[in-house]
Amino acid sequence: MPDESAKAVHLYEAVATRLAEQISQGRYPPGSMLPSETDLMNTFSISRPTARAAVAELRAMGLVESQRGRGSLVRQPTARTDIDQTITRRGKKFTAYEAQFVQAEEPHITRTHITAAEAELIGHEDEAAFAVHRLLHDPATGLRAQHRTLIPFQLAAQHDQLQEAPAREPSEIYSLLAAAGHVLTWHEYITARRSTPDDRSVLRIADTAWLLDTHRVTQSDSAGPLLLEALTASAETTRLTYRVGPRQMSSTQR
Amino acid sequence: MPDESAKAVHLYEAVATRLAEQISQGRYPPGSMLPSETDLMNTFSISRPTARAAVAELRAMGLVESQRGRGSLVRQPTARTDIDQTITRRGKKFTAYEAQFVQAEEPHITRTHITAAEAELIGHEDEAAFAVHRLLHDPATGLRAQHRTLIPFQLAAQHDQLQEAPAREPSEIYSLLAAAGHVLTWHEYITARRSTPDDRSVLRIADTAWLLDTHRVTQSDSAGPLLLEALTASAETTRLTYRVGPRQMSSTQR
DNA sequence: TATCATTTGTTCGTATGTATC
DNA sequence: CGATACATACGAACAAATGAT
Repeated sequence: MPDESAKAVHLYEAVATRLAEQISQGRYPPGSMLPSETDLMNTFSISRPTARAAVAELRAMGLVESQRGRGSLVRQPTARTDIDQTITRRGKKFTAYEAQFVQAEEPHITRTHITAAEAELIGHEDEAAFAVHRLLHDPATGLRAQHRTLIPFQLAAQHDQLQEAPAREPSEIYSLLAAAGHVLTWHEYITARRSTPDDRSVLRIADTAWLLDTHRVTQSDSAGPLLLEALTASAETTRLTYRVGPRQMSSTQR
Repeated sequence: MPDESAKAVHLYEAVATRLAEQISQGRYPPGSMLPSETDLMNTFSISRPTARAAVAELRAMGLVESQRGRGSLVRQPTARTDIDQTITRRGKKFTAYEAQFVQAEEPHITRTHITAAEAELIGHEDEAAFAVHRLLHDPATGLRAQHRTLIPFQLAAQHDQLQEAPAREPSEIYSLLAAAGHVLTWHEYITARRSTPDDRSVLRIADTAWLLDTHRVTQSDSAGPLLLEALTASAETTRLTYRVGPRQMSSTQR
């Protein structure tokens, strides 16, 4: 059995790259089953642990997913879903990304305190706030995303409508704040991180999955940071899109 | 030995979560060594493969990194470096993110054809283009990033300075295009993906690392998409930041 | 419904290779 | 050179989930 392609130093790597090639060449098309570990033992003349290590490598590469009692399934190449993060204003009405999602459940409101990491973003320290949790769902693609709005009590106290019903969509809060005379801009912070077990159960994603985290701070020209939003979605299936123009700065500004 | 904390169904998971707790509680501080696999075998009364599986779990969680012949090192919590993606304009001069980096090497120019994925972003199909590769380095934090500018021949042909010297910084190209009468806006596309071996050698990151990918399309109000940039950096150590305002739309626009 | 073969998951034991100190 | 420690590899057994008989 010529091994011209698999020039790895380790046996399990050689087997893994060989299988990866065969997958990309269409021998094992997406949706089909990889040979069982017993089959791999025979065809490659390797032991069971080595066959397992090779399949584990394919899992880490995101090429297959294994199911106990069934076998290892060759995955479809992941299609990405766009989340349009552009904030649009038409007259006094704002539009944000929630438009493309349906809410899988009613928003869940809790009273919390701002964490140190959140305080670094929003400026305020050790402050009480409303936290509005939303589970967003795109029925067309199956994408799930978690959204959290953090409304400091101090801000809610200045706006009767927020105080009475904090579980409003962000775009509605923007409109409300603009109507109260604030000139709004936003700061966006984008990171990726390993998922936690909590994330995985809520978003229904695999064990090794990574997440894209977006934090959005609503800023008022006159009053500074007002509001914090956090949006979390699977990194493998999401693409964030922005449409931006240049920020104008006068020559006298530093 | 009471196991009140480790309530996992599998032995190696129980050991892994127990060790993870001890790490977070400071018993194994960052920079110190985890007990050897032989030690773990004795203290937890487990076999070698189980000890290995537990340590592998800690690696997957990003808590330790193993070095052959030495042991498993407890990692420092990763500090993130901000990449400010805001595009600023002052008079006729533009500023982009390159400001915070030094170029580790001279830009590398090649002639290529636009791929299908790139064509989807920039609109043009099967077109020849300059590709300018840059390796960016932030000496303060050690962050490395890969930057690629794709300049279609068609665009370069219309601007003598681009034709003669395509390896200009993006902000310089923006200024050049603005001076030629284009009104510029940008579309940003942000994704995360598993790293390839190539990425890992260029960016000097670990095997399991993920990457943040940013694609930026420079748009002219009159001429459509002009330019494509791609920026790639380690997902674990990077935070992208944007400062954005609302996009104004007239009520008559759809 | 119940049983059985198949397949992956977990765990044990053991041996050898290789990098570090 | 030798001791230590992780990496790889083999063999074996049982558990648990799946799907078909």
